[in-house]
Amino acid sequence: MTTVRGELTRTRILDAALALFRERGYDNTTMRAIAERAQVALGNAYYYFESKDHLIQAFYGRTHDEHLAVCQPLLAETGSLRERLLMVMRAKLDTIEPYHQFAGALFKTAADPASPLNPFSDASRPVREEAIALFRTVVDGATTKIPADLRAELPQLLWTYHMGIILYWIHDRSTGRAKSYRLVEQTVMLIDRLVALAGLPLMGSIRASVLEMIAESQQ
Amino acid sequence: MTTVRGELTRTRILDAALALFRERGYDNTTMRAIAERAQVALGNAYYYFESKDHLIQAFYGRTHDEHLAVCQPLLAETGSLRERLLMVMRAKLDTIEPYHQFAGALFKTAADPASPLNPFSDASRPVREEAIALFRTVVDGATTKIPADLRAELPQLLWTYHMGIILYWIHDRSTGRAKSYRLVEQTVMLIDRLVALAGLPLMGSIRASVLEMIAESQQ
DNA sequence: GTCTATAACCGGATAGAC
DNA sequence: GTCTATCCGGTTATAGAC
Repeated sequence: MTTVRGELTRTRILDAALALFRERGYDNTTMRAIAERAQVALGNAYYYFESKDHLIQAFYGRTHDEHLAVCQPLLAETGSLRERLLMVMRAKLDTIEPYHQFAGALFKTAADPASPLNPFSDASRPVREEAIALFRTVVDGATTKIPADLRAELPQLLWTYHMGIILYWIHDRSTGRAKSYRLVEQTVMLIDRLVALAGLPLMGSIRASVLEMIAESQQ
Repeated sequence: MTTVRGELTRTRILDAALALFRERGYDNTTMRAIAERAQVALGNAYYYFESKDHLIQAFYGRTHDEHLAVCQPLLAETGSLRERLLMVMRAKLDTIEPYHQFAGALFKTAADPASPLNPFSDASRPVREEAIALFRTVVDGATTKIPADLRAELPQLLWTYHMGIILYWIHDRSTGRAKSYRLVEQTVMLIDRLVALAGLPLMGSIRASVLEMIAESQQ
C-alpha cells in the first residue's frame, strides 16, 4: 500500500470511481465498471477499497482537502466573523457542487449510525476534528468580540450548522444551488447577529443555560 | 390488493418483516427470510412490496398512526403550547422506541433525495401533510398567545424540528434514550420561550425577516 | 510482504408460467 | 395472486505472480 505503483493504482481506481459517479450516479455505477475503467481486476479494487461505500470516504477526504486548500490563504487575513464564515461556507458549496448528483447516495450511507462513514461516528473522528479545526480558525481569526464560553463551543456548533446546510443542499433542486447559497448568506448573518447579541451585558445567564443544554446533549 | 385474502397476506408479510427487523436488524434480514416467515414465496413478497425499502414506508405509516392514536385524546383538551408540544414529542419517542435498533437503516433510505421514501419528497407528501396537521392541532389548541404570521408557519417549523430530534434520537446511545427525552424537554422549553419572545411589541420586524427567510428557503 | 487475477457466493430484484 | 427459475451486482475466497 506504500509502494509508488500501489499508490498509483489506488489513485487510478478512485479517479475512475469518482468519474463514473459523476457520469451516471452512484447506484448506476458497478464495481465491475470501476475496475474496468481503472484497468484492474474486480478483486483488485477490493484490495484498495474495503467496499463501494469506502470510496465515498475517500471522496470526503478529497473534497475536504480541496476545501482546506482554498480556505487557508483566505483565512490568513483577519476579518469579521460574518465575512470569514461566509467565505468558508461559500467555498464549501463551491467545492462539493460537481458531486451534487451523487451526494444523495453519499449521504445515504453516511446517515447510518452503524456505518463508519457517518460523520458523527468514532471512525470519522479524525476527519471531523479536522473540519472543526477549520471552524476554530474562522472563529479565532475573527475581529468580532465573542464571550469566552461561547467562543470555546462555537467551532463545534458551526460544524453542526455546516452539516445542516449540507443536508439542505443535498435536497436543493434550484439551478446552480442558488437557494443553498442564499440560505448560507441569511443564516450566516443570523449567526453573526446572535453572537453579537450573546455578548450583551444582560445575556450572561441565558447564554450559560443554552450552552449548558448544548454541552449536555453532545453525544 | 383489495381482496380480504390479499390484505391478510400483506399484513402477514409486513408483520414478519417488522418482527425480523426488530430481532436481527434491517441489513441482517433477507427478503427470503421474510417470505419464509410469512409463508409466501419470495416473488410474492415483491407482489405486495415494491422493494425491501418499501417495507420501511409501511413501518412509517404504522408508527405514525399509532402516534396519532395516542395523541388525539390528549390533544382534545387545551393547554399551553409547551405542555402540548412536550406531550406530542414524548409520545413520538415512546412510539418509535421499539424500533431504535433498526432506525439507522430506516433513516438511511429516508436520507436519499432520489428515494420516494425520503420525508421531503413529493411521494411522501401525504404522510408529511398528515404529520404537519398533527402539529397544527398542537398549535391551534394552545392557550399561548401567538402572532398570526408565526402561527401560520409554526406547524411546518415544528415538523422540521421534530425531524431534527429524530435525527438526534437515531444517534442516541444512552440507556432508554434518556438524552433524547432530556433534549426534547429543553428544546420545547426554548421554543416556548422564543414564541413568547416573538410576540413582544418590538419584535415585529425581526420576526418578519426571520419568517421571510424561512419561507424563501422552503423547497 | 505487496500486488493481481479468477471463480465463486449471497441476497435483492425480475420474468413469466400457472 | 402465487409460484419457480433466473439475473445482476456487491462481496469474498483463494491461488498465485512479483
